[in-house]
Amino acid sequence: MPELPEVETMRRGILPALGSRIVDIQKPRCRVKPIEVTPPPAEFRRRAKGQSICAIQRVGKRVVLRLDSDDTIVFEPRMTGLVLVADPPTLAHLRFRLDLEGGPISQILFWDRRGLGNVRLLSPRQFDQQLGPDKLGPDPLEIDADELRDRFKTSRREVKTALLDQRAIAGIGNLYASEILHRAGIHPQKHCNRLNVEAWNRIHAATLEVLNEAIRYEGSTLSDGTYRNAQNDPGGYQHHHRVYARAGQLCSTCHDQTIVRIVQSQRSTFYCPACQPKRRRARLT
DNA sequence: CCCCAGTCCTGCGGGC
DNA sequence: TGCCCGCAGGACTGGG
Repeated sequence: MPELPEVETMRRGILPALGSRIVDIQKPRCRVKPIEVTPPPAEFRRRAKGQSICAIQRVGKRVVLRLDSDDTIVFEPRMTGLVLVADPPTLAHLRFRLDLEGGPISQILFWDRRGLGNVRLLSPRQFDQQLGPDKLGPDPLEIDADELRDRFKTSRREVKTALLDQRAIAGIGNLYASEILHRAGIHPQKHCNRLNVEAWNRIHAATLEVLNEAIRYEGSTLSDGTYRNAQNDPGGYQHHHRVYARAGQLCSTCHDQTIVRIVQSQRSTFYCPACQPKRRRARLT
């Protein structure tokens, strides 16, 4: 499930396409239901053809290609989407192709097993409407602890659920929310408005540590094997998860308690009851 | 503002 | 061996 580290890895994998020119786009027919591509291929092709890629960015969990025309091409992988320069895992789920010339990469592919993702070509105005600050919060790697706290401190929501709100901050998903709170030593069911400055400082530091470490390992490829980098190679951060999908296993940090799985907002949360106590531990002596 | 349930979609694994 | 069902959780929507 691509979150910030996986999408950032995809972005880095297609950086060699910077400066290349788009010569064509294709929406291959495949046996599964087609994904959303907007606008339809004819208009998409007309507006993209001949354009050079002048920037390759990430906005939350999306990869964004900026074109000379000021239009953008946005890849949104959602659950199972991949942005590839190598051969895709299966041909049946290849959803979109950009043909390039003038650089080392001849094509960028969008592959998506479940097909919940999408590819869009957006005008500057559409970009602001769909990916602007009204829709997406800042990047968690770009803000300081004070801004992080300001964005959540009055919320009565449980902190793990709140971290998934892309309007508050954009890029954290279900996996990294659990990992971040474990690293910060914060119980996932604590309410945001009950956390003090020191707690937010710890969440901020843990966010930087976990996300940057995950980027260094090129993201997490879970047991279903779906996530791949642009070269179709798996990531390595799954070997460093401390809580995610480890229910029943001994906590690798405290070696005292086993990891617990609970459900919040219909999503799995994993935490360690010893490292992430619900109440502040009573002062001893 | 907040929260929940339902929706999209496919492949996989458990149970019978 | 085959079939059904639940599950995974990104983003979005409608209703309370």
